[in-house]
Amino acid sequence: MSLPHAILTALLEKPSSGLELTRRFDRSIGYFWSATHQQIYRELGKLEAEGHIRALPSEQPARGQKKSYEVLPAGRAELARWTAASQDPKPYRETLFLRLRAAAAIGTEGVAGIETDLRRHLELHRRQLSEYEEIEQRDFPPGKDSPQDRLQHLILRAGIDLETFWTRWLTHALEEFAQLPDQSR
Amino acid sequence: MSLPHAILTALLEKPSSGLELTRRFDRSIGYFWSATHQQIYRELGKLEAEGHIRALPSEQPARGQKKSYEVLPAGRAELARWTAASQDPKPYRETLFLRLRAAAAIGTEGVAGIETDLRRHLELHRRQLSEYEEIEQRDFPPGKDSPQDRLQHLILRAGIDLETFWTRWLTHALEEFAQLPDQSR
DNA sequence: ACTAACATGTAACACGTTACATGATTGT
DNA sequence: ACAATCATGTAACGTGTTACATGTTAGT
Repeated sequence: MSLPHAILTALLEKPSSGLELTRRFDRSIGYFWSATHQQIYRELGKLEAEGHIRALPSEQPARGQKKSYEVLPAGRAELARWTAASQDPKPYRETLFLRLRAAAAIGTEGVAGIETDLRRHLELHRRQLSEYEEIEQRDFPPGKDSPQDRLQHLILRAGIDLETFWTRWLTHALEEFAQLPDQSR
Repeated sequence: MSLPHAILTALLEKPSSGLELTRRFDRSIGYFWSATHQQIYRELGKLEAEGHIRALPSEQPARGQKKSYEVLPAGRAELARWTAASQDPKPYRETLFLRLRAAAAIGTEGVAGIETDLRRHLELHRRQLSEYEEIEQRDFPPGKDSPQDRLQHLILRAGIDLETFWTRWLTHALEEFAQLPDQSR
């Protein structure tokens, strides 16, 4: 039950239409919570029905017409409740590790195919890492340290550290692959 | 579409019944791909219908009777195909980061509630980290380095590095919280 | 008039979660 | 006989994914 709260957070930061939300979920919010426009429209309907948000009155509601939403007090209260509630970490699911284990179980033929994709993932994570580092330089110069800035920076640091982990681990994995006997590749 | 391949991998390593699989998904495989017994039984039914696995003939099929499965050649081929296929990283979803951003958007009241849960998560990740480190000492002494061992060790290293990231980042986050002005807590 | 981009949606399906149901085996 | 545990399943629901449908606005 996190998507509605992600949307409430986004709308609290700035009232938006469905498509504007979709764009924001492709950028900043999407770095740690992704969502497609189909999910967003479905959830906007639910949140409005529950009285957590409302459409800004100015615009007429019709297909193809932009419709912006804002958070109501009930929505803000629900978000505060959810944020403070104790939650267990979600069970972890990572396809790459699974594929490595499958490769080990299959043996020779299994190991051969996966190396190319490891290189591709390494490249993707390197790009994500430099994107985060650019954001850090641009948006968090030394001295910007209101409580809001500190929290946002904390989240960005997590992204940077995670991408650093991936680039290091994938590099290490490829080195290990290079050392495997030839009949396993 | 990863759960069927996780089950194929587990059965390839060792033919098992549904409950045995459930137990294994609570331990080693579950460290990077979790699944409940309901998911496993549903998927075993599908895999059998597709001809990827079969029940070991010895035992009679009845409710409450143990039923073990083994991988058929078609299943092994499908697993090899899937392992070698190029796959994009899954969109990332991390509740903790979302909650921090929500706290920042809400302001004072939002920040107050989350600190306790950060401490709890830090404790959980510390425990997971020492569990992984024990496994490394027990199962991967120096000198054990067949291709299979190397791949398994690689996966374990990823787990150790990820838990190390979490303990470091959560510790840093709590230090930042301690520096926030009092009215934000 | 046509096309592309914008904007909002529907439908069908796959996957994951939670609660519950049922029979078999073992210990007391 | 009873309870606990083992073992396999069903049902309902929520969330995420993919494909498609429909109207609007702006440019040529």
